[in-house]
Amino acid sequence: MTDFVTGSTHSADALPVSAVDPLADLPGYLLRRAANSMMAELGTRLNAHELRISEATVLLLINDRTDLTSAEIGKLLEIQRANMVPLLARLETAGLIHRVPINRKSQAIVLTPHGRTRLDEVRAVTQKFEADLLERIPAQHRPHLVPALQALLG
Amino acid sequence: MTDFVTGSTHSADALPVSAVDPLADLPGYLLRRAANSMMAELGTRLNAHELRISEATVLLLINDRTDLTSAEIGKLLEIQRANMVPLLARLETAGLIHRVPINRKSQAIVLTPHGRTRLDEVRAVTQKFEADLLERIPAQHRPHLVPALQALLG
DNA sequence: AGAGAAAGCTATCCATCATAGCAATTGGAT
DNA sequence: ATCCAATTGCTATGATGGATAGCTTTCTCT
Repeated sequence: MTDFVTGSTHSADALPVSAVDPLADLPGYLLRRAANSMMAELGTRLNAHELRISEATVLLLINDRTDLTSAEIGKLLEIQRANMVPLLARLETAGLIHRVPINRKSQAIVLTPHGRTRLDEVRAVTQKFEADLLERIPAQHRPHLVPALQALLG
Repeated sequence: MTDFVTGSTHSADALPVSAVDPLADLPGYLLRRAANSMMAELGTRLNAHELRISEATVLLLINDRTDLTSAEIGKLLEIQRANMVPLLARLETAGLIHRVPINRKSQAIVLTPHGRTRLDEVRAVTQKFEADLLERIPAQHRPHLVPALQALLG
């Protein structure tokens, strides 16, 4: 598994990764490339709905909940508190979320009716995306991807 | 509720993903999270050798080759031509690569002796990293990860 | 009541990635 | 042999994501 024999010096036109790139066997490298590629694709699809991936993710996370604060969302999605600010500001400006005071310190982030409608769009996009993604993986490997990735996050 | 209220920004213990996060079943989402997590780890390890991931990747790609141009490396690693400039500049300043004219337009990027030495370090780091990564994946899923990721890049 | 933690925010900074444009050179087709 | 399109390497510039430090207000715990 640690033998990358390349030797092939093709005129680099298109990029049949595994064919030319001696790094194409390294799981870490593959992980990055695959994630980049997939996220670019998802980003493009969500762009058609004027949403960034992070924004769509927040909508999906909130869903029906009316108890999530900015800090909690950040913890769940691994987004710094400071970086939640512009993110939520955009969603609020777009009228997708609003803030409901919990006490004088905290506020719950809740979907507006419009936000809920848009969430349905997001759901359609992401479900299609996930389905397309899985479809690209040969059937015998498919059921192993999610558990493997989950193990990496533990 | 909320048991993990650690003040730490992003420590190890963070989140039992699948427990709380309703997104934890989505392959695309997992892919991004896993890649981010892994790349952060690799970045830290390479940092100890004063290299970025992209720089280390370039070293690994060049290896023995003496025919690769900046544009070709960029194509293989999916890095824009424009972004290769500062990357190679750093490697050159660090004395790890040098440029060998091919003609009046193109130049081959070649490792210096020092660059080759550093590449050995990089290889040690990445092999350890890849091994650690694979080890975290349960044995029955392990052999499926690389083929699955490769399929995503096709 | 007081101390410490947490929430929300501002202000920066850094790294990655993308785009446009430019001058020089190359290579292919006529 | 010449001309034109493509390529190379580069500059300059944004957009984005992510990280840190610090501040004020408020909550919570003892």
